[in-house]
Parts: sequence; structure tokens; C-alpha cells
Amino acid sequence: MRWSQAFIPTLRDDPADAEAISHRLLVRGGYIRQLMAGAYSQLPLMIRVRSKVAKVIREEMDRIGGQEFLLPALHPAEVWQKSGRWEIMGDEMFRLRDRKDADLALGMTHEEIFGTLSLELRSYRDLPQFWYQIQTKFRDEPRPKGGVLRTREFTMKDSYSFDIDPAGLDASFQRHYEAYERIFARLGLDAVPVEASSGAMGGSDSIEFMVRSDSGEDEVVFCRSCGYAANMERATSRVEDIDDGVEHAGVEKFATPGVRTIGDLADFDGGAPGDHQIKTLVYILEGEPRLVLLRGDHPLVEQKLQDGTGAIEFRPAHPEEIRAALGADPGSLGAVGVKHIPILADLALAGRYNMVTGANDDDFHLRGVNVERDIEVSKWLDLREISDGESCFTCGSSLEVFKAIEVGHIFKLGTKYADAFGINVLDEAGEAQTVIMGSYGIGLERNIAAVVETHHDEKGIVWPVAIAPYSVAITVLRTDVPGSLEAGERLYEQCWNAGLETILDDRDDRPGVKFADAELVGIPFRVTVGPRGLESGVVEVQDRASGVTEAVALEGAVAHLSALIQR
RNA sequence: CGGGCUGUAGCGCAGCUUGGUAGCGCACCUGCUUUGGGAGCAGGGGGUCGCCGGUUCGAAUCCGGCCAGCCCGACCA
Repeated sequence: MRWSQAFIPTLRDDPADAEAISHRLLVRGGYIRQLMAGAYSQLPLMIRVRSKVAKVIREEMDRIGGQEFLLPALHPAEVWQKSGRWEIMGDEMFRLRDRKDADLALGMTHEEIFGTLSLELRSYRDLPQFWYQIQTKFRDEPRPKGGVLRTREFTMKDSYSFDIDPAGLDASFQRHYEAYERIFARLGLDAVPVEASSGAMGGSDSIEFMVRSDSGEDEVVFCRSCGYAANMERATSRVEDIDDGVEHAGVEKFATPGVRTIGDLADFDGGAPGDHQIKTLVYILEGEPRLVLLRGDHPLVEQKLQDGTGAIEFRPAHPEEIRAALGADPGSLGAVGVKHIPILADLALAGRYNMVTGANDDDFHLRGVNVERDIEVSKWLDLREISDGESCFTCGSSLEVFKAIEVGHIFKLGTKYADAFGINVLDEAGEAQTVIMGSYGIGLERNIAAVVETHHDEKGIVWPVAIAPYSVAITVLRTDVPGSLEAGERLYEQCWNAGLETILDDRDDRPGVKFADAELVGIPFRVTVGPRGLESGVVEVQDRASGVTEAVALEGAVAHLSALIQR
């Protein structure tokens, strides 16, 4: 490609609405343009990068025996109703009607469709099957952000495994795990596998691949010493022992006028610090109230509550509902003596006594509460959010919390969809066995953004060679000087002949402009061809990443570049 | 969905308080000079001022409604 003819609309200034580094650089570098919230046009450079990412993914999926499909993005409501997700997905699913007034949806994921196809599997001899596609997904995200990091329309490689038994699923899962590690390594991403919640998809052994980045939306809890790594939605830590002193014989009610928060009660004369309080939250799970108890200073992780209860419909109770349930307003809520509402308690409250909590009587609290003696806990769960510096559950070392981008997610679906769709095969004994599935996803644009987040400098993007839009930029200086452009063009031909993807910057522009563009766009190697060097038959080769420049004989330039790119 | 903010040329912005028919920088086009790190001079093109309505002789500017986008939170494979 000649730069003079290429559509690479680079910008000198950052777009005003871009926050994330990848967002800024991809817009400035002429890779993407926003059409609306959560929808981006992908320009020629972006398409080149994306097709290379896709190539890496295809190679690694094919390597473990994956077979590529392409399924419709447009789905009939029936398959989603069959799996029960027509309702579950709620507002996140784009829905539409066709001319016959039939309900349709734009696919957010493809378990239902692959599941439908898998009905044609007949025998255990056919298994395992690894099916994948690279397809557009539509999700009406409440809040798209970060440029291409979180959009409403994006490309995903999703794959699904089908096995006859759990051992088979374990093996399929493991193969995907390894394929994913290879994919991220080839993309230049340092992706940490972490334990995760499988959320609305249902499943177990959920593992997310996380790339550390301040632009990330997830938080990862990591232990340097033993390697424990988990999403905040799931992470646990060791709770330090707290001295509750001498146990009170009974519960004592006391007046706490104006006290509404944990902080108020900690400051209140006769109150108690947060770690000696019981925080009482009211949630509505599947339409029914539940009390959720945590230590006063511990935040709730809603995902843990959802995972722990299996609830699908799920929200904090409204003030009226709280008053109806407990007879008091938030600020004086408690679980002591509550029998009519199931109580879910965080494990950090186990064994605690001399605790303070609300009395279910406005402006009154209780002290001397022994959790296990005074509260009828229906279910103990891990519900609290851990924080940086707490001790690792397994090894006791200090835990680190960092922000990360979820670049991939693999999990075991089990028989959820197979049951819903009746997917089964005959086993060796000739008996029908329900097929057991796994699901594995990688978001292409998000991965590209993650690469930019982790591979850039003050001048622009620094692509790994494997996914750079071009490997080499030939920057011709003084296109007006006879011989300059011709030398560049010859080198350009030779590069392509040698299989090097090259762009020839033949624009009649100032050197600074051309250097800056090549750097912003992030081409790994730049060859500077100009009269100054040509006098002695020399061009300059610069490594984008290191900035190292070396003079190379024009004749040996292609071989030199090939060698650099092989490395 | 709650809170905050913004919509004026491709990008970044000023003008709005105090109404008089739109401007700056970059980018773009032409010419000349220039050219190893974002050139100079001269000339030029480009805008339904987000949309609809109202007030007014007159609205980018004032008023009302709507839409869109961004940020924080909620939410979210």
C-alpha cells in the first residue's frame, strides 16, 4: 500500500471524549471511528490487525481440533425461549420483530444455536466435538465505554465443546485452556488465568484470562507468593481474628438517636467500630425478601450473593419493602429474632459475639449480640469483598488487587443447554446420554485494545509484529529529489516479494510528519530512504519498540528486515 | 436507572452572560519557497451552530421539550 492512497486518518489531537489509552490511540491512529455509543466503524488498518488476530485464534483453535462454523446473528425467539434465556437476558438482548410480527433477537452468544445443531450428534463415537466461529455479537450494554473495550456490537470467537462425560469435559476444557494460553502469548498479552464467576451463563470451573491494565473494568486479586488469582467477584481471603472480649450474657437494646450508618455507629458513644458491627441488607431474590448479613466494615459482592443463592432475579429492596419486612428503616436494621425472612450470613461473622446491630426499631440498636446464638442464619456464604493487602487464604501472604481487562473466558456449561434442548448421544451400551458442554470466548476488538493498552509509548502504538497492520513502513524523504522515490519503490517491491507486509510512505510531506505517523500507527520497523543515505547506498532501519536505528546497505535491507521480523 | 457535563467545519475549541446572522488553531485545496523530526508566505474551500417548538423586527445566544454523546455510580459472559 502507498500511504498517499491509504485511508489512514490520523489526528494530531486526542479526541475529547476518549479516556482509555487504547481508545485515544486507535482513534488518533486512524483505526476506528465511533458511529454511536458502543458501535465503532473499523477502518482499513483495524481490519488488518483484526484479521491477524483472527488468524492466530483460528490456528490455535484448529490445532486443538476445532471446526469453524458461521452461525446467524439473527435468531428466532423460540430457541431462546427454549433455554429460558429469552427472559433471563432482559434488556441486554437486542430484540426486534420481522414483517410477520415474529419475535427475533440479535445473538449475544450462541449456545442455543450450536446446541440446536448438536442435536444431529448421534453417537459417543462422534465426541468430543469442538465447534467455533468468529461472529458479531450484539449486547445492549447499559454503559459502553473505553472505545472498543466495551461495545454493544463486537466480534467474538466463541467455541463450544461437546463431551459424553465429565472426564471428557475436563479434557476439552484443559485443551482450550492451553489453546488460550498460546493465543494470548502470540498476541503479546500477559494474560493471567483467574477463578471467576460464570454469571448468567451458568456453569462451573469458570476461568477468565485477565490482562493487567488501569483501563480494565474488572478487579483481580492476586497472590505473588502462591499464585492464587481470582476475580473480585469470587476472591476470598483469610479473615484476621478479632478479639470479641468477654461474652455478654444477653442482648441489650440501647437508644441511638440519629445513627444511620456504620460510620455513625462507630462514632457513637456506646457504639462499636465497624468490625464489631453486623451490617444488615435487605435484598429481593426471585421476588422474595432475604436478609444479607456482613461485618460492618465489609462491602457486599452482589455476584457472590447471586452465585451463592442461584438467584436470577435479584435487587436491593426498596425502602417501602424494607419497612414492610422489618418494621424499621435502613439505619436500624437487624436480624436478631427474625424468623419470617431467610437470613444469609457472610462467613466472616461465624463465631462472633458482643456484636452491635440494628434493633428493627428506628433509633435503637442492640449490643452483646452473639451471631450464632441470637440469629437464625439460614445459610452461610462467602459474600464479602476483599481488599488490597489482606492475607491470602491459602498461603497467608499479602494479596494484591489490580484492575484488569477480561480478554477471554472459559467455563464448563455442564448439561444446562443439553437438558433444555435434549442433546444426547448413545453410549457404548446403546443408552442415551446427555451431552456435557463447555463454552469458551475471546473478544477480538477487546483483545486488540488490550494489546494497545500494554504496548504503547508517548508516541503511539507499538504493535507486536504478529498483529501489526504492516510489518514495515518505508519512509521516503525528499520525494522530489530524483532517485529517492524510485529507490523506495524498488525496496517496496522487494519487501513484498520477500513476503514482508509493507507500506510505502510516498507522501510529499515533511519528514517529521511522516515519522510521527509511522510511530503513532505503530509499524514495527521503519526504513528511512532519503538522498542523504542513498549517496552512500545506505538506508536506515529503525525498530519501533526499542528506537534503535541502524544504517543498512540498500541491497541487504530486505534480508536484514526479514531477519528482524523472524525474531 | 441516579448524579455530573457536553453538543458550533474532519479534529480541538472560542463566541452564548449583555440577541444583530459565525470565528480561531490544526487538517484540506492552489501557487511559490522549503524539506533527515509535526515548515513559511499568499490566496481559497468547507458549518441546517444536535433536533423541534416558542419569545422577538431579528436567536448559536433567551425559554420549553426532545435527541445524542462523555464521565462517575448502579448494572453487565
